[in-house]
Amino acid sequence: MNGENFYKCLGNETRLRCLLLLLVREQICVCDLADALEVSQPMISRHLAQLRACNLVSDHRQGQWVYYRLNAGLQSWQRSVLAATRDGLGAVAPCVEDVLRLQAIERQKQAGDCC
Amino acid sequence: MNGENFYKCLGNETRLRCLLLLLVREQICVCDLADALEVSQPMISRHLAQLRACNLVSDHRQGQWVYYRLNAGLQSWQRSVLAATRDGLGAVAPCVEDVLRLQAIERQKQAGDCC
DNA sequence: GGTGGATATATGGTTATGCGTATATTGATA
DNA sequence: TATCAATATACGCATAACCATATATCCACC
Repeated sequence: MNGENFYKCLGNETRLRCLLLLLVREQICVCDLADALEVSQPMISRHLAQLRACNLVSDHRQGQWVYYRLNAGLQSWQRSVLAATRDGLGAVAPCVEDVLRLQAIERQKQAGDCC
Repeated sequence: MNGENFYKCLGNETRLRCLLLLLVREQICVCDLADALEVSQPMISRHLAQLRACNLVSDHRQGQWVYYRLNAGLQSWQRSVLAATRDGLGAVAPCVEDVLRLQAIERQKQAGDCC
């Protein structure tokens, strides 16, 4: 993985927000990502495919859901870049809203489970 | 400056190599950058213009040469990203070659001065 | 095996990016 | 002011990126 492709991945708002969310949560399923970022299902899927092709994320199926997480094999300098980005952008829109929506989605799911 | 545009700038090999060279040298003039990266003058100029438009670099004229340097007002997280990139990529091609060519160019200039 | 929810991919059109070539601009100097 | 070296920009083209829509796949469950 060269730097150019790595940064091409980060150079799109949807993908960047996606990665920043994955810094906050161990793993997130596709539908939650789509809802949290407020983008369509095909759109998030396509961007996730690109992140996967560049080895930035890995996926695994669990029932009918596919969960994505940051690739465990990320190079350390790449992790540093993501961490620095979170430090710089994590506290501003739209990242804050993304996390809030994700939390709301998770709460909603938990509530659904017990009824 | 949002993250997306920042990373769009880094997502091009010429611009990325340019920035990494500017981490090594305080300032570099356009012709030295073009020679060190082995790209044409219009090409380096266009990419420098983009980096300038995104406030990643600043320029100042000195005689007939225009020198570029990293923008002193870069946000700290952006500097961290560049430093991490240098740590990760600085020791591999084409970055090593870029620095070697730059050093050769500088030597050549010095030699020219004294004759 | 059929159905439905979750996810992935294919298709087509629009916009953005990148590049080579030609040309313009700028400042130093004769 | 004519000229030259350094730099910037304009233009045309090829390709890549992005998106919306439609469709396919995959799996759980009946």
